[in-house]
Amino acid sequence: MSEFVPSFDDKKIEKKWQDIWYNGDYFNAKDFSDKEKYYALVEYPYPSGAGMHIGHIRAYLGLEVISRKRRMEGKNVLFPIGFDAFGLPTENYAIKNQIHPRIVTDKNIETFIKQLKTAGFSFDFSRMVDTTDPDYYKWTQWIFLKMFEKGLAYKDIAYVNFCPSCKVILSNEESQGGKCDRCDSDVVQMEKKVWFLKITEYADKLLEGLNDLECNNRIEIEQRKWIGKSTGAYIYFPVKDSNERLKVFTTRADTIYGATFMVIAPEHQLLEKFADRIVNLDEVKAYQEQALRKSEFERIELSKDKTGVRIKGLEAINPLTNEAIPIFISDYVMITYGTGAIMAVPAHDTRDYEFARKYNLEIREVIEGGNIEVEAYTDISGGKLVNSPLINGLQVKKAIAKMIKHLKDNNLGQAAEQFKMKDWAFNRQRYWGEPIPIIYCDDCGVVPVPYEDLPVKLPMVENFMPTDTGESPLANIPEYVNCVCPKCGKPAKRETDTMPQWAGSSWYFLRYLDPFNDKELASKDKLDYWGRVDWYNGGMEHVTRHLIYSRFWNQFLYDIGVVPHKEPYMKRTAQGMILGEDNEKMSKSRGNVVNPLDIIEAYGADTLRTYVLFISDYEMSTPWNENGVKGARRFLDKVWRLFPKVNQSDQYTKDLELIINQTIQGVESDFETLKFNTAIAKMMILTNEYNKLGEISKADYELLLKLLYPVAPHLCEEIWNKLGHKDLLVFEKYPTYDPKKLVEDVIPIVISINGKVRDKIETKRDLPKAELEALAKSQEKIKSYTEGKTIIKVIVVPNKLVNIVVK
RNA sequence: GCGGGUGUGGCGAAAUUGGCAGACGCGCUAGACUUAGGAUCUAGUGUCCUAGACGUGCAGGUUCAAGUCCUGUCACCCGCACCA
Repeated sequence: MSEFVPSFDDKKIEKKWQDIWYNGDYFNAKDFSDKEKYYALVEYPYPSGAGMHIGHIRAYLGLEVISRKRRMEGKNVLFPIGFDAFGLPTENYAIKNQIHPRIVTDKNIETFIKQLKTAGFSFDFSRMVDTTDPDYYKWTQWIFLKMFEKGLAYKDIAYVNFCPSCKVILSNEESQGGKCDRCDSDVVQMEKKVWFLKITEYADKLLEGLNDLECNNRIEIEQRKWIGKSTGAYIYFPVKDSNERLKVFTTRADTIYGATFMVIAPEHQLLEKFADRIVNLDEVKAYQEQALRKSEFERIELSKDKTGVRIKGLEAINPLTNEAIPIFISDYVMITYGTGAIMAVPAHDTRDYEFARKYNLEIREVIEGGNIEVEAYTDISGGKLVNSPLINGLQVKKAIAKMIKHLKDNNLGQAAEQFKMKDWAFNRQRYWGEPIPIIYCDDCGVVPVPYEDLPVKLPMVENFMPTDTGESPLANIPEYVNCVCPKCGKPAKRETDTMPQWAGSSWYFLRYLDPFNDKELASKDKLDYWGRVDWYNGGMEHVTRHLIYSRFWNQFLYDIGVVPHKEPYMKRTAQGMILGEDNEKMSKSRGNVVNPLDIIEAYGADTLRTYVLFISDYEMSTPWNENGVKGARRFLDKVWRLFPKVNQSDQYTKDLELIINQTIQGVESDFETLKFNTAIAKMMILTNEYNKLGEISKADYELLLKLLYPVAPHLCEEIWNKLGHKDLLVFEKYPTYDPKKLVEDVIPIVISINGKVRDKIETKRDLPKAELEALAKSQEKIKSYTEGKTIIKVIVVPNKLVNIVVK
């Protein structure tokens, strides 16, 4: 024991155990093992050149702890990792530095793997996937072709968000706020024929599937809102003096008698159809052009002041009253939602109200209870219908139902649903993405690449600069573009667009089950064995797009019989963000970025892990604090220093039995609910208790090591080994507590007077109420408070407190 | 504007069913021990000079008892945003 040093050598210990772990197959999942399977999934990283940041560490540590614990619990754990490696940053870096993205990607992945191992993550590195590997994206293309085959992938004209700087078409999500997600320049609108995936066809299924996904409130609500289902009705308003009917969507069919005008979106086809009847066509056209020039973002931003033009010469007929009502064109109605036309009910809709006030239109009350002189009355809970012959006196909900039935019976409308979610624009004009496996033939049209010809590989070329026209760089490569039509054998051209980054990540969790299969995306047996992901953790920012996209792909694959489960994930959680010490989001420009490798260099990986888990509630965001790191290291050193105190007993020290069992129980429930901060606090308390004693038993010490192992595995393995064990802690049995040993014989009771704590006593547990009350009253301290006063009431909570109310 | 979340010491944060507010850690203060360290150990540390009182964003309420429940309100963060 003379060599014992009071602080452990993190570098030496961590290197030693990482070598042992990663050269063995300790963390490798075993297909078809008899053990119960457990699939823990974390969102795989984009291997950026900057390497791992502190956010990765926190994101992976949650299920890292769970995975290490599950192995000890005897589960066959699959805890895989891979790389979502297609994407713009790599391509841009490659262009800037004149290195091929393939080389950049390989280098970044290599760095990442090294860094992940430096932190001691127990990933199964034998199953890594790389979305840019042709053996992987072959199956991404295969799924696309299946969707094409089923009519779920189609080409259509769309107004797309175009970033003139990145020269790339962006999704709505990537151009939020009218700015390019990546370079922050202004996005412009551009008309283009692009690929779509018909995710809207799965909208209802994706909503239903949420009932089969365990997650917290915010995760569920964000998905629900993103899908954005609303139920209502289509109503057909005849266009006066024509056979045409103007179709509108409304959730408030009950207010139809209050519809005093119609509004159509600037892009609405009605304008073209009736151009010759429009008296003020020039004025309308001018408005239309002005509106089209604005991006969708600008239209929203300028929304405070509503604008519009009345279409003169054109009127609609209210199908219930037969009265003629004016039609307006205005950009507060979106062509992308509903039918691009609305019936305006200013009395009961704030936007219509605003518009009516500005253009001095009639505001007709049809629901009583509000004050329409002042504002629109939109409350649907109270008021009854008025001025509505068919539904007068009814409550809103009943009125809606009755009205929809009436409309349907008279062929004036029908029940309908609308979703905010739009079809998924599925292409990019970039080099570094999965080629879309489609061929254009002059004779045969749009022809899918035959399955046996997959993968359509990205050509290894030197020039992958973007074109000025928004075309993909692949368009510049004749050897790629020119091909023969698989149907007729005549010369044809390839699609040059590539898939968006979300493609590869929409099914990667399936590939982990069978990463080297060249016959199928994964074998049926393995898909059956591993089943659904038991627990999926990732960032809150991916809860809408990625989570929904991947659920969509899985549901599709289920529908075509490829995967055995509708919903891919059983449970989804999301970690909070680690902010800079200044409480701001970490960013290079703010200069508040913490590099996890610096922390590992200075304090060791175990310390980093312990601190990151201890910093706060796992699901909340928290500022970084370097001083806290020292505390974590101090704790681990304390654990290390217990070593010389250990005797050879294989029984828990009698006096420690209670706290040991409490700690096992507490850590168990804390780990399972992601409360790592309190779990570590409990282990600190236990360590402090050990420290108070002159000696502790081997059993006491080993217990602590097993509990702490998922958090600080290197240190625990090292001590475990020093204690003489040949086997690793990896598969050592996880401790369980003895419920009988949790019962305290003597418990503290609080005695309060009028709710204020005045005394504390210790009694045997489960003392009868009357006895406890008498005991409390007999305390000298308490007597001094009750003397000369009247006791009005005594509340006794067994095993907890006695409260005496006096006057 | 709508939806969700969070407000507790000097700091990060704890607190089953309402039942000792501030566990645990950082920082700080004093002392011990030194072969002076990234030390370690001991004691203390919500506020008010003290007794005693006051303390969980703010204002009310319910209760023997409120960080926790109810009503109102403010601030910050995240998401959505003219969604008919």
